Amino acid sequence: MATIGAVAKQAGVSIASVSRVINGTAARADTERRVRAAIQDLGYQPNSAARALKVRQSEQICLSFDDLSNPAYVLMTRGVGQALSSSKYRLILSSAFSSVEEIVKHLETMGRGFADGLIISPIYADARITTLISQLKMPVVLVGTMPEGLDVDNVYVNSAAGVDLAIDHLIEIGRKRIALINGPVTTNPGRRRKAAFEKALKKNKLVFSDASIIQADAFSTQAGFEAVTNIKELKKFDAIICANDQLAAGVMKFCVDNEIDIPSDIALIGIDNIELASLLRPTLTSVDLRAEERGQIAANLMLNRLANPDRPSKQIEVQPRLVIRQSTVAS
Amino acid sequence: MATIGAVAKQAGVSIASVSRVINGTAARADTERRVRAAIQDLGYQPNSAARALKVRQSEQICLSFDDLSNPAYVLMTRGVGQALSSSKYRLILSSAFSSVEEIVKHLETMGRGFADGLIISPIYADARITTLISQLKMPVVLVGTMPEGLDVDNVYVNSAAGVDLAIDHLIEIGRKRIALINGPVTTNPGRRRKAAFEKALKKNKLVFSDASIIQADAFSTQAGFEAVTNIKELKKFDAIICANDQLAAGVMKFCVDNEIDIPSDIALIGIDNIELASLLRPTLTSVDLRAEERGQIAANLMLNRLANPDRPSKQIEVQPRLVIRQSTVAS
DNA sequence: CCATCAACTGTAAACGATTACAGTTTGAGG
DNA sequence: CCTCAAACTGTAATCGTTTACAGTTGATGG
Repeated sequence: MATIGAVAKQAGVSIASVSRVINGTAARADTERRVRAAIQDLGYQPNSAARALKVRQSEQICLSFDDLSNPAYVLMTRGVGQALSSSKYRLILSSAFSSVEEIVKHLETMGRGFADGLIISPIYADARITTLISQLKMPVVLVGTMPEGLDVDNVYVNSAAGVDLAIDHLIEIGRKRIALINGPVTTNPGRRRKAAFEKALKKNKLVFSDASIIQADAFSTQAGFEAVTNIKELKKFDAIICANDQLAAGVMKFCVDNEIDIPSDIALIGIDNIELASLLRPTLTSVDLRAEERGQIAANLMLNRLANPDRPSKQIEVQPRLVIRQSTVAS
Repeated sequence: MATIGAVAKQAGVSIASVSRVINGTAARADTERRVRAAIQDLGYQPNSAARALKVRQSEQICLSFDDLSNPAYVLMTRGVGQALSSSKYRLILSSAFSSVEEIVKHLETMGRGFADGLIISPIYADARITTLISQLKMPVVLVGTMPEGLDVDNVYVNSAAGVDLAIDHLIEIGRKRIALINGPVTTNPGRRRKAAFEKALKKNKLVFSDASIIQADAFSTQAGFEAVTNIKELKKFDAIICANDQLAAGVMKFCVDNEIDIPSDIALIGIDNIELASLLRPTLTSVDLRAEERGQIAANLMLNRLANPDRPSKQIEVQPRLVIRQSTVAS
């Protein structure tokens, strides 16, 4: 591989001049021409490692989350990727973690300087993760609810408002016996949704019992299907909110299999509004949590912070949106 | 940030000794203990850029493809991520390209040495891309059909066999008037599927006319829906194969809207077997192209090549699998 | 034609690691 | 207690850039 030295020799100038041409510092027209010609000739490309070492920047941003099989995170990744594609930064993906251990392991590794910033969306609520994040010497953008005691750039969706939207809609169509099929409460979204659900029921003076919340053990279709094995239990409710669309898809499958009609027997609402929602039969009413937009905002917060390291941290709230479809209002 | 020098000083040894402890070369027990203590003390982490510069390895692998919104590629990414997670390599994602220009731009950038290898799945058939890949000085694993004149590690699915599986199945259930809803023929999968479809029809002595292939302008649900606007045209067929599951979902939506029954009026088969296939109503028969597995294989080919740079290139063929569901055989 | 100053260029010192090579220590065996 | 080899350690060069600083060039105006 050609080095800057080879280019300098070929162009008959010093290394410094080549560097200056590349980085756009002033140079005489003649010098510039010769350097550019030499670069062309040799197919020279500056070595990123050498540059990174010298300027203390990797031009890489790391995106870290739990589960790439969750379409909501894919949307987020797209948003981030898009916002980054017009910048000089490359995107490092750190995903498919199966455990808190692995996240911790990965966070510990961030000190090596291979990334200039970290965008992270921690779904597990674990003190170690919070601590590690707070000790990081680099810009961090957190996507999701900010844990206690952290002060970093943050974009989050007002998920309580999302649950409110869903419940208001259900009340409007005359439903009163509402259940939540929740994901694991070891996760942040799980906790948040549970809390928001309880609060919303109380606010609207609807019955709430322990039975109103059914715990699934993952945020997957399979988990949704398995969460509602008991038909009799299920029929006590006239509406179900699911913690995400995939859970809802599982529930819907169960209902179809058992001839429970949606929406006349039970109205069903999902959360995330991934593409799947519009493809199910009946189509699924869903609370859009704007994952792609959050990804974009997160990336832009990061770019902005990188350009402006000393500004105070920003928290941006994104508003959810209810998309009404056939699973609550038959067409 | 602490450097290796600071550690050396704190431990009272030379820089070289610290380096050796870190990299597992022999050291006296006493030295090792002191160095480790100093590392702990200072929270030292080796700087990746410096290391990369010296050893000429970035410990990063770049995964490049077109469209992260396509679940099949997400599956592939998972496969790659999983295979890489137990290695020392980080994953760089280069996706969401909107155009050949951008891919070219990105490939040209690979000479900077920020990645030790490139796993690429080019869906656009473009000579510039092939040329650039062949000029790359680094290991490349190509996922998908290998273009003429390239000799790199390769994993591909026998997609003709996939189309055969689909057509054999349709013949078995008595269908004879079969159409293909294809994605853009500017893409490799588009071309391949078209060719395989024509060949399979001929082999089975089924009628084939220009009308048998309907071109959608993308591989999306929307495109599928829009590709089949003409009901009368559609009813000429008793079976449809779609170039991927999302197209099939769009077609299914159109059929439901227009009261065309699946499978009795028209049998429908998708390709990819993404999760969506099992969630549609009716559930979708689909040819599983093993995207996740291909991703894993690609990553392992890469790791193997990195460990063993001089071995001859390998081509691995993955066999598709037909998953029969309600869209061809009512339950 | 010279002085002056702006504009450009080159020299050389970093950045933080790895590693060849030579020098030192250690311990076993006589 | 000495010898010798094996095992360890330190010195210093190197990877490919960027950039401060000093030196050079060229243009301009008097």
